This record gives sequence, structure tokens and C-alpha cells, in this order.
Amino acid sequence: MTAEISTPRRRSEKSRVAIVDATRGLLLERGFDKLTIEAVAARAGVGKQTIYRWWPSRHALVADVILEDADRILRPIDHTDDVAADVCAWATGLAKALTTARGNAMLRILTAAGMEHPDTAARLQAGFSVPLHDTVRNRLAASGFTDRAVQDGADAIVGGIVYAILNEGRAFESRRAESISRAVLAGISAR
Amino acid sequence: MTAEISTPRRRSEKSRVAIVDATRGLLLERGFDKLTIEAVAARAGVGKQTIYRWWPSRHALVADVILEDADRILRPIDHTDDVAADVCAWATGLAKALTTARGNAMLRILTAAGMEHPDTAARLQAGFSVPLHDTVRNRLAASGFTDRAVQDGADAIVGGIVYAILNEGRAFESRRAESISRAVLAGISAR
Amino acid sequence: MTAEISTPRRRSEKSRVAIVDATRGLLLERGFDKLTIEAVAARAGVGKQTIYRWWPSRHALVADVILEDADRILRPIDHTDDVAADVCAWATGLAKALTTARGNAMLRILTAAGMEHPDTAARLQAGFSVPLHDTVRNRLAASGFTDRAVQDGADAIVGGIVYAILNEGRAFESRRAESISRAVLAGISAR
Amino acid sequence: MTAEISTPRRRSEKSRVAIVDATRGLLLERGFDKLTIEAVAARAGVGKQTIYRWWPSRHALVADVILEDADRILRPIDHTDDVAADVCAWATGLAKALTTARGNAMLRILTAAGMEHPDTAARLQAGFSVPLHDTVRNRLAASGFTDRAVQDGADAIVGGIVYAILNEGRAFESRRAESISRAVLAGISAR
DNA sequence: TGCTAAGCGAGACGGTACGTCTAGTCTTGGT
DNA sequence: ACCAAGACTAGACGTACCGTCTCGCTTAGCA
Repeated sequence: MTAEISTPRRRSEKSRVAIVDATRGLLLERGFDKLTIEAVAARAGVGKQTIYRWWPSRHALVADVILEDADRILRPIDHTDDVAADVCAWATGLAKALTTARGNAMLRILTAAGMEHPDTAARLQAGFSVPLHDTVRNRLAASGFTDRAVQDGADAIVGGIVYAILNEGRAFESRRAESISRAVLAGISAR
Repeated sequence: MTAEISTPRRRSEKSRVAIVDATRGLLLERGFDKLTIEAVAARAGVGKQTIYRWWPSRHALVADVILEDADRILRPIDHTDDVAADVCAWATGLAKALTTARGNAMLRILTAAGMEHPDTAARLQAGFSVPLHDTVRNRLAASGFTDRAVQDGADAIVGGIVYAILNEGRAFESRRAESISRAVLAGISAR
Repeated sequence: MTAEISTPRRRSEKSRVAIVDATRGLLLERGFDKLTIEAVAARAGVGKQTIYRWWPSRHALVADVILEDADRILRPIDHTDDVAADVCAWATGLAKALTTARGNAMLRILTAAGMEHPDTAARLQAGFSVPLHDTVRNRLAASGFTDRAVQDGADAIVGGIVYAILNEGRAFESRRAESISRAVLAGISAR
Repeated sequence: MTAEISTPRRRSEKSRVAIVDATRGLLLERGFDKLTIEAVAARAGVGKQTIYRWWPSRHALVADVILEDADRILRPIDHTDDVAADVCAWATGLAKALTTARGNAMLRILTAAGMEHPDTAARLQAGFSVPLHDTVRNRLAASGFTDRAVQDGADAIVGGIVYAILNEGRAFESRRAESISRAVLAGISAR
């Protein structure tokens, strides 16, 4: 039961890659709202129909491209004896990745794309926000925190960092991520 | 010391109000990305030029409208003896306001509008995110927390709540806001 | 040696005809200066861009439409033994055609369109004024008049009739065309 | 018998002159169809309303300006013993005036303005075409031609020259005016 | 090896909205 | 009272893209 049964049509991989690359390029150069299908088609050297054949909308295309690159930001967390150290290191890494020119652009694009289209929002959440949250949840759960502590900790750490970067952009200093993490960890440990 | 010295041009207040009202209505009905200037002009019974005369862009118009309504969400915080109670009550209120049909729409619109246009982003931040943050900061500062604790607390509480609502929408249960707040407060108190 | 090699682009003949028909109709109903591209597009059931794709301007579109109908006015001249009779009959026919509701409208539209746009003026001249003039020239030349007589005759007869109709409109009585023609013919014969 | 009886309202002569001058200037610089009331008001240093107060439309304003300058083209005809010489001299003068940069511009403006607006057309005819025609008519009538000869002669001479210049512009050589005139005069004399 | 159907580039199509321009009207102060 | 200034509603301008629709051309499997 191979995965490719659902795609028996022969599809030009060359075109697919050209479209995805063109989209990524234009997204970074112009941003999400100034991305046009016509520009993607032109840069990819592809007919518009080839895009519409495989993606239902601009949002879906952007989501694919963003999610293909999500592992630049979605990093695993260490599981040493020291939860605090593990979480702080991970949080700092996250903050660094999101204050990179490219990482910040991705975050903004992701947010903008998700804001306009429920389906896309769901896919982006499933591929980005949920994994981010789960990474922290799992680490905290592994250290024996209560469910509620795990949930609150993940909410406060991820939200605290990401929302601040969403507001402050690249000016966010990544050591604040550690500071926030420590504060939250102290809080959930204290209970 | 008259206030109107800076506005010597005669501008129709009737038109201004009609435009703002029409924008608000269409924003709530259709969302930010489906808001068109032509629809606003038509509903307001106004020529398009009258909109372009006073607002440089759709984003700026939306920002004005959102900020005019921001006080539905921006509530003051109590200053009793009990910081935790004050903050939790405020946080719960914020979460309730943001999970209201209208409040949630506002949050999404605000986020979408800010994502596309730096100037608008700055205005919306100054009129929404910053006040939100400052409300918590001031309350914490008033209770004698260190600067760092104040900063981390505000980041984690506001970010924890708002980012979660941004992701989960109206499904966010407002008592989670209290839970998050208590966890964070415990953390910054413990130091 | 196929004929269609010169038209490799696929263009909708249906749209072209709809546009030309709509233009003709609106031109006759409202006149040249009140013709709008939007109205043409609406009546033709066509996007504006489809007009702009094939015609550079309103003037060019009008010129096409007028020239497509020019043969209602541009009639050949007889070549019998009697020049005077041939020319007079033709002149009377011209005057009748130009004092028709439709012919007069065409003349005014043609004049107005040519007055505003040099390229259009050149096309309309080549397709209307020049053929008109040449019809008379050729007839006169065939009767052995000198070059100068041919030129003066054509100028005076065509100009005499058309300019008068331009000024007097449908009130111009077509028998004046014969009178003018006879006078001019007498003049160029006398030399 | 003062001229101003018909204008009892006090009207700023300064404004009137500024408007007329601005109109004339813009007409010569940009042509009739690119003349806007806003540009006239701006150049004249006048509010738009001041123009609309005194002229019902752009066409009427242009007509006033053109007619004020009509005497640059409308010249009297000599009444010596030699009709042919008188008419030819006048015709040549007319052709010269109409192939002047300014004269030709005026002719085109006059034609364009008259083509769009019946009232304006009537005024321009009364102030330009009719006087032109009448000048020739009177001269011919004074030499004892029959009514019909007078009419045909005026039609053929004026129409022959003006229509040719309308088509050929400044390329029209003024000696053709003499040639045409002589041909027509010969024709009406021969009868 | 040649046939046939898909995918493909190209780009025309009917549309919507853009942001600008001008028309002609209305209002406010200044002279 | 008339004027300049300029805001107002209205609506056309010409452009940019949308998403859909052919058109021939290539190209991969199958027969």
C-alpha cells in the first residue's frame, strides 16, 4: 500500500519544483499579499493552469511552500536531566530562527496566510503551531509535570516568544526567550 | 488653546462617519481581505475619492476603524492587594473579549492588517499590543516585581493568551487564561 | 501558401463582432464624445481588457467601426460618355448618403474622431476622404482633364458638398450637390 | 448705446479675462479634447465655480474664446473691378491664415467643438462659417452673378479650401486656393 | 513503433477592483 | 454679492490579476 496510489497521473516534477521555487522566491522578495499567481507562473516558466491544476488557491500553494521549509524552525528538544536547560536552549534556538531575516519572513507569511483562509489556517496550524506546542508539551510531560502544568507551560512559553516576535519583529533579542522560559518553568514547578 | 488649529481644512464629518461605519460593517461581514474600497464607498454613499483623500490605503482605513473600537478589548486592570486575583480577572476578561464573535473578528483583522503594511503594523501595535502589554506591566510593577519579572510576566501572560486564541479561535476557553496567568505569576513570584 | 499563417494568435471572432456592433450602436445612439469603453464592454458582454487588448484607444476602435461601414457612403462613379452626368449623379448620391440620419451621424463621428488623434485622422482620411477624392479624380482624369483641373475639380466638388453638409447637417438639399458639381465642371472644362 | 447694458451684474472683468486667456493658452498647447475646466481654473487663478457661473459648458467657453479670435481669419474681401483677382487674393489669404500653426489649431478646435454640441455648433457657424461664406457671396453678388452662381461659387470655393485644409493640415499649399478659386469662378462665369 | 491521451506553455476570455482623474455641485470664509 | 478654494458624489479611465477556457505541442505508456 504505497503512498503514491493516489497520484497515478503523470505530473511534471520539473514544473512542480519550478513553481515551488518561484513561489518561495517571490514570497521572500515581495511578501504574501503581493504574491500573484501570474508572477509565479511567469517566473516558473509555467502556464497558470499548471498551478491551478495542482493547487486550489494561492493560500494552499503558499502553505505547501511554507510547510516544506518548516523544519528550518521546527527543531527537536533535548531530553537531558535538566528540563530547564533543555527548554531554554530550545526556546533560544526558536527565537534565533524566528529573528533570522528568512525565519521572520516565514512567520509573517504563515500568519498572514492563515488569517484569510480557514483550511489553510488549519494546515498551517497542524504543520507549525501544533508541532511547536507539542515539542514543549512532550518535554514537559516527560519530566512529570501535571497535565495542566504541561499545557500552561507550553502556552506561556510558545505564546510568549512567538507573539512577542510577531509584534517586535527582528528586534526581539533571543535571550528574552530564555528569560521567559525560566520564569514559566519556575511557575509550573512551584505548584 | 483651541484643538482645531491643526485642522483648518473643512472636512465633512458626515462622510467620515459614514465611511468608518461602512468599513466596520463590511469588515465584520466579510473579513479584512475581502474588504474593498468600492464596497465601502458604495455602502457609505460616498465617492471613492473621498476615502482616498483622507486615508492613504485600505490598511490605514482599517487601522483607524479597529483602533476606534479597541477599547472594547483594552480594559483597565484592578489594583487591589491581590495581584494574582487582579491579573487573573483581567486575563479572563481579555480572553472573553477575544472569543466574542466580534472581538475575535477584530483580533484577526488587526493581525491580518498589521501583517501586510509596516506603518499600519506600527499604529496597530501602538494602539493595541503595547497598551495590552503595558496594562500587565504596570500592574506587576506596582506590586514590586523586578523589571525582568515584569517584562517576562507580561510577555508570557499576554502572549500565552493572545497567541493561543489566534490559533484556536473562539474554541479557547477563557478559564485557560486564568490558569496560564497563575502559572506565570507563580514563576515570577518564586524568584 | 495558406492564408492564415499571418494570424497565429487565436482571437475570438465572436467578441470582436460583439464589440464592433456595440460600438456602432452606442455611436449612433449617443455620439462619439459620449461613447465610453465601459459602455461598449457592458453592451458587448465583454471584459474591458478584451477591448484594450486589440484596440489601443477609443479613437482606434471608432475608426475601425466607421471604416467597416464606409462603403455605405463610398460609392463608385459611372464612366459613361457624359462626365457631367456621371459626376452629378455621383455627387447627388453622396449628398443623399450624407444627409441620411445614419450617414450624417457617421460623417460627424468621423470628423470628431479624426480631430483628436493624428493616427486615427490618418486612417480615416486614407479610408474615407482620400477614396472620396480619388473617385472624382479618376473620373475626371479619364475624361482627359489636365492634372490641375482634375485636382481643382475634385477639391471643389468634394469639399463643396462635404463641408456644406458638415455645417448645415441634414438640411442640405441634395440637388445643391448637382448644382455645385455642374458649376465646377463648367469651370474646369472652360480652360 | 453702451455695450454693457446686457451685463448688469457686476462681474469681475479681471477673472473673465484670466479665464479666457488661460483657455486660449491651454487650447493651443494641448488641443480641445485635452482641455479641462480644472486646468483652466488653476491657470487663471480662479475657482471652478467662477467658470461654471458664467459659461454653461466647456464647449461654450471654447466657442467664446475662438470667436473672440475669429477676426484673425475672417478678413474682408476687396471690391475692385477684377472679381477674380479679389476672390483669389482673399482665398489665398484665407488659406495662409488657416495653415498658420495657430490658425490651423483654431480650425481644428472649432471643428471639434462644433462636432459635439449643437448649440456651440450653431454659434460657431454663425460666427465663423457663415461670415466666411457670406464674404464670398457678397463679393460675387456685387459682380452680378445669379443667385445660384453666387451660392455654388461660395460653396465650392470655401468648401474646397477649408475641407482640404481640414484633411491635409498645414501641408496645404496656399496657391491651391487660387487654383480652386479660378476654376470655380470660370465655371460660374461660363453660364 | 506508432497511437493516444494526459500534461504542458501560452495566452485570450469575462470579470472585479484598483487608484487616478475630471465633471459639475455645494459650502465656507475672505474682501 | 462675488470670489478662491476646495470638499463633495459620481463615474470613466486604463491597469493588474483573478480563475476559466481553449489551442497546439510534447511526451509517456500501451498496443
